[in-house]
Order: sequence, then structure tokens, then C-alpha cells
Amino acid sequence: MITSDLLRRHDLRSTPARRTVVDSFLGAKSARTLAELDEAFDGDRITLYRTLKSFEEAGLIHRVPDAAGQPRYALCGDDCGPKAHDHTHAHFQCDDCGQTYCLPRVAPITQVLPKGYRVQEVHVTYQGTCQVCNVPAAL
Amino acid sequence: MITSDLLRRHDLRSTPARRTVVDSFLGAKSARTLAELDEAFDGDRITLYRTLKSFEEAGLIHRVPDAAGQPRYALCGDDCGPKAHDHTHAHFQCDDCGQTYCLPRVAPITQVLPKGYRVQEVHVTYQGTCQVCNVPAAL
DNA sequence: TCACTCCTGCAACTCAGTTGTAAATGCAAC
DNA sequence: GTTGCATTTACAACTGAGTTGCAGGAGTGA
Repeated sequence: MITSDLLRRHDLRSTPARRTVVDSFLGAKSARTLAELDEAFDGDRITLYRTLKSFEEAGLIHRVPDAAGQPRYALCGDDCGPKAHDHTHAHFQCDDCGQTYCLPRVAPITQVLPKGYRVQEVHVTYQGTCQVCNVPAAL
Repeated sequence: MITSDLLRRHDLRSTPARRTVVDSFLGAKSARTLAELDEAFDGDRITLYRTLKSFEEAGLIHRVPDAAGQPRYALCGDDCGPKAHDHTHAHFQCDDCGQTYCLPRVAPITQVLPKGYRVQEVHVTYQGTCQVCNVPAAL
């Protein structure tokens, strides 16, 4: 079973609650808010918080900064684990459907910085209309 | 008086509470968290919330998205007002001192986006070491 | 099957932020 | 300088997000 494997690969026990959360991520192509995850999760609110924390520590998911400051969560790539995270990709937030998508990696754009600044990470978030909502109604 | 003028230019009444908040912004070159503002503010917590909300609506300050999702506030440029905001500049968050600075405008980097996405705004946040903390100890 | 470790759910709590309201204050008109 | 009105401030009370402690239950390896 894919879900259980995914959990075990990150040294996480396979429990019903955790499988529900992972399935919720696998079933959605965009980053999930806590409210969205809570809706698909019939267990305790505290369990969800702890589950997400465990997932984050294990490198299974990562937190996506929302334009409004609201936290969102998305599945990590295969390269991520408890010791190394690679989240230099950009995020796209759609004003129409409200979804947040992970985009391919951004090219470094550090040259615009004034002298003296040393950059470790770059977070880029686009706001606009996504592929799905941008399709003309005629189609 | 500069502080009062700044308030009146944005159609805001000049009150002691507001002058304190504006002075706190003028005295700091980096974006302020609510906690930092609250420390410099001896009035009511609720007054601070409402003051910041008024300032934001009047285009005097803008909200800066922190890497951790914590809201920060910074003074707007002269171009900003209640009707138009121009916040296409980037922000730099220092891992050493924890400060967040507004940087010059970023060049558009929309070409990395897959087809079908229409971009309205780009939020760029750098994380690393700022000018001040990056100075070698020998200096 | 058993024992141990980790997970889950419950209760209780803290803290950030909001709403309603009455009193105080700023500011413009006279 | 005084007055009146609109706005601002402070207080009380509330809501909701997130955390902590703990006991019981479930997963996993021997």
C-alpha cells in the first residue's frame, strides 16, 4: 500500500489517522490549509496538529507561507527527509480558487540585493490566476 | 512636527497613541512585529490593533509576510495611499538578528512559470544574514 | 503472544485577535 | 475661547487557534 510505504519510508508508524492525512495530501494537487485537512479528518483536532508536526519533522510535508499569513501544508519531494529539506521552489496562490500550488524551482535572483547581504534561502510566492481558473469559459 | 504631518497627510487624526506608533516605525529601519510595537506602546493592546488597522487602510503602513508566518509591519513609501499601494519590493529576513528589511523593487521573474498561469503580484522574501550582522568582527 | 514504545483523545489551558460600548479626545465651525 | 460632533481610546467579554499533560489504546518487533 502506497500510503503506508510513504509513512514507513519516513520512519513514521502507519496508523489510521496518519493514513487519512497522507491520503488527503495525495488526493489534492495543491497545498492544504489546516481547515481543509481538518474537514477530511474525523479524529481529534489535537491529533491533527501533532500528526502534521511529526510529518514536518520527518520531512514528509513542508509548510507553505500563504500570502495572508495563514499556514498551508504540502507534500515534500522525494529528496526530503528528517535531515535535509529542499524547498527552494516557488509557490503560486490563485486569487480565484484560493488554492496554493508548488512550482518548479526558481532561478537564483540574488543579484538585485544591495552589497553586504548574504542569502541562504529565497521564498517566492506568486499571486494571480492559476492554470485551471485561467481557462476561457468557451473550452 | 513630522509625525503629525505624516498622519494628517493620510487623513488620520494626530493622537498620542498614533504618534507613539509612528515614532516607533520611524525609529526602526526594519519591519516591526506586533510584540515589538506593543513593547514601545503603553496604551491598550486593542488600541494598537485598531491603530495598525487604520494605518494599513490609510496606506501609511503595509504588512510584511514573515518566513514563519508571523505578521510584521513597515512604513509604506511616499507613493502609497488609501487608494493605491505599491509593494512589489522584496523583503530580507536576517537569521542572526531576526529583523526584516524592505529591499528595492525586484525585477519580474515570471518567465519560470508553467504556461497558463497569470501573475498579478510577486512576493519575494530572502533569508540569510543582513548587512549589519554580516560585518566581520574585526571591523 | 507479549512487552514496549509511540499515538490518540480528552480536559484544561494560554494567547492572539475581535466585538460592543461608554468615556475621552481631536478638530473644525462659530 | 467655546461648543458640538465624529473619531479614538480603554475596558470587559468573547472566540478560535494552538499547546501541554496525562491516561488509555494501538502498532511493531522480538
